[in-house]
Amino acid sequence: MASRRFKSATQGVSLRETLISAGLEPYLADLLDEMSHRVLQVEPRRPFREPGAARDEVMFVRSGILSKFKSDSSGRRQIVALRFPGEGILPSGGIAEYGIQAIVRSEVMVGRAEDFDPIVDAHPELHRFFRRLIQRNEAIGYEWLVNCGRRDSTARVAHLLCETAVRMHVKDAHMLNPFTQQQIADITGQTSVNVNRVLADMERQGLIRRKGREIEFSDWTEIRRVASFQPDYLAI
Amino acid sequence: MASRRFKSATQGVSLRETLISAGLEPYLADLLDEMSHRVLQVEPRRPFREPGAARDEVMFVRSGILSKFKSDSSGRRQIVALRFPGEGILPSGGIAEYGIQAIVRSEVMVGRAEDFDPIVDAHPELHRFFRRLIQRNEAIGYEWLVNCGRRDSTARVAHLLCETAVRMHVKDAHMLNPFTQQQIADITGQTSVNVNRVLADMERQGLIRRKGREIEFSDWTEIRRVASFQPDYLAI
DNA sequence: CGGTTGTTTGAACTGATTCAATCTGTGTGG
DNA sequence: CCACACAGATTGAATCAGTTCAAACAACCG
Repeated sequence: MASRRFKSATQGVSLRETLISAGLEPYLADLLDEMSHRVLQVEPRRPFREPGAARDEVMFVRSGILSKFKSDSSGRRQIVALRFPGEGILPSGGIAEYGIQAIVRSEVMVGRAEDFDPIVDAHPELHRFFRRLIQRNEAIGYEWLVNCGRRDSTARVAHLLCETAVRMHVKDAHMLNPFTQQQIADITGQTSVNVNRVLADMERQGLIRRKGREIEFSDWTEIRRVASFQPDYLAI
Repeated sequence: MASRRFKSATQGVSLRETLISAGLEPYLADLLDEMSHRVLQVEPRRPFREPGAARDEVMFVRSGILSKFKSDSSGRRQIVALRFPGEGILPSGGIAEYGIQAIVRSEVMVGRAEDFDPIVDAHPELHRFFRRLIQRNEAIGYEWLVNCGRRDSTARVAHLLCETAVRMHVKDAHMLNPFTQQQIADITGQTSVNVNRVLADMERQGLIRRKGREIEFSDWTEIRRVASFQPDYLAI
């Protein structure tokens, strides 16, 4: 059931569990879990962290989805990365060029870099763990570049939907699409008008069925082909 | 003089020096420098590492430029990252989705992950150093996404030229452009035909002057404005 | 000299944008 | 329960940026 993923009221999910499910050894997850932090509720599409703000925080998504975004000079917004539950945003030293907003209402655990760094420094395993996470994000970024640079608008939207389904661990071809059409446009480098047309086309072609925000992948093999979606890059 | 950067015959540049100039403490650079490795001459636009090959190597660029690339299903190539002298490609465990090719004739130092990892593990400072490098690459990737997703073709090419000038430490507004128009197209997600027109336009507008591969930035302030190029993201 | 690689140009075409209007669903307060 | 506001989705028509295809030209190199 995809809807389970949107019970952002599931207060029960601890940082410990989300990290373990991301592949971290339990004893190391404990270390981070015991780090002092607070849990914030983040409302979608409201300012959360603006571009240019100091980025001396560690964040982990407990539920919901966070986005990193940048804007070009004329204010057109581009979403450059997403963070699903269990994923995080590490401190980068200095200021961050990107802003952060929630895609849907999200629960985010926020700690301070000065608490986080010493813990990681003391455990090479943690360093390796986070390096792997960062490299996965890097791989996703590369795939997004191929998306924006080389695929047509249908493939771009299809690819995003496929990637999202995998990252949300959708099992039964039914997904509650978390994005507005404007957000899909901001991720795939298009206009919301065109995204609307693309989605309508995809439905007409029998790739998906829509009921409100609910999306059913009617033909997973075919949509993967259209999107040229090879999920290996997510498996790192 | 930009041309100095293309004397790939400058055998004298050691890994040690390139790492120190990238900000690493000398004693740590020594550790990596002493690691067993070989130096390869890589010819431009020939297969070097294919997508899907095991990525159990560390590479550092001594001279020249390396590119990481992916291709979409119909074979259209997208360059997703560049590595200038002093920059490197770290082992990612498992196989890499991207291929590697040189942009120009390059000297690359190649070591084995199994030699590299223990050294880094033994020194948290090295971990932090490489984390910072990776985060810089991440920031560059984000900027490229904005480029491909939100800027028009002139701004995209202008932005790439600005970024390249900064990363090559060009000082006097003269740069030996290292890219073919096809490569610019592969980076900015266009066709070489259009890149050609864009470059001609930029020259007509007085943004640049060209003499063969030599490019002169006639109006650095204006080209930065056109490109909406804010170099902060490179300074991490 | 012939072969190869890269650059330049033209003409026709098309995918996506822009602008503007309308429609739909949801939540809020009277 | 209705009226209203608001955010998001949908549609149409005109326009344009960038692609495609094809051909010519230039530079380099053994």
